[in-house]
Amino acid sequence: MNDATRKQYVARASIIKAMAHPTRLFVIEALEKGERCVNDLTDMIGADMSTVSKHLSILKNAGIIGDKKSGTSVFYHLKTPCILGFFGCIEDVIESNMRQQGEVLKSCKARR
Amino acid sequence: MNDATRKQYVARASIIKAMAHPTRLFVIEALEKGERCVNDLTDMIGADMSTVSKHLSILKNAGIIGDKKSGTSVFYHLKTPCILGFFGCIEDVIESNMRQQGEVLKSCKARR
DNA sequence: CTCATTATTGGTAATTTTGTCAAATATGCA
DNA sequence: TGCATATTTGACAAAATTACCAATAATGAG
Repeated sequence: MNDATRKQYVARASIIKAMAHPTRLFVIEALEKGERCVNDLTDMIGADMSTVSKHLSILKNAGIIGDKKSGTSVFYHLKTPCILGFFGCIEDVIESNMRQQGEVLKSCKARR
Repeated sequence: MNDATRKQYVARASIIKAMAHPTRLFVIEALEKGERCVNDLTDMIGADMSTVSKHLSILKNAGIIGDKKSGTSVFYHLKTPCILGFFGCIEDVIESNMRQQGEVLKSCKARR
């Protein structure tokens, strides 16, 4: 793998890494319905506000969400909704994994 | 966020986390064209074989790839090609980020 | 101005991830 | 059987991630 190619994979990975956390996935889905301020998201998530704020800054830094200040609040919104199309595939993977686990379980039972 | 919901986000995140590494993204794309053994992938990537093997086991564990033994070799293949559809969106994010950086740069120049 | 509200940042400890080396395993061949 | 090849695993150090608390901005209301 040459250097330019590797750089491109690093760039891609950094964006995917920004999504790779339960809280941040939740935020992405929550913003699908419209913009939200940090306070609202914090209530929904049920964690320390500083924690949520840091998650938001990771998503913002990756270019997945954007923000807009209004009064003392900061409203975040989804910048690239195509991200959402990905969730369907993730669900497929989860489903396939569960199906496979089910088969393993069945063959264990059959062996008795 | 209730417990069941949180669990689902954890499950999703664990799969995305498995993708969140340059080497593992490379593997996913490499397997798009067909199955590959560890040796081949190691050559393509240019890292220690033990490192590549561990990356493969992470992807396999997440249910993204599967393996098949043949002689002394182990061939890996993509289990869920829908993953690939995601890369387009990632590229969009990268492009949008670069465009934005370009604008910032331009406005800096204009200010002089 | 002072206070309450909203949000971000710095410090820190616990946990996780990553890469490499060495050792262990498995397979096919002479 | 003994050996070479292919792969995985364990140990371990370095680096990154994460969550919380406390401290620091920034804004609007009284």
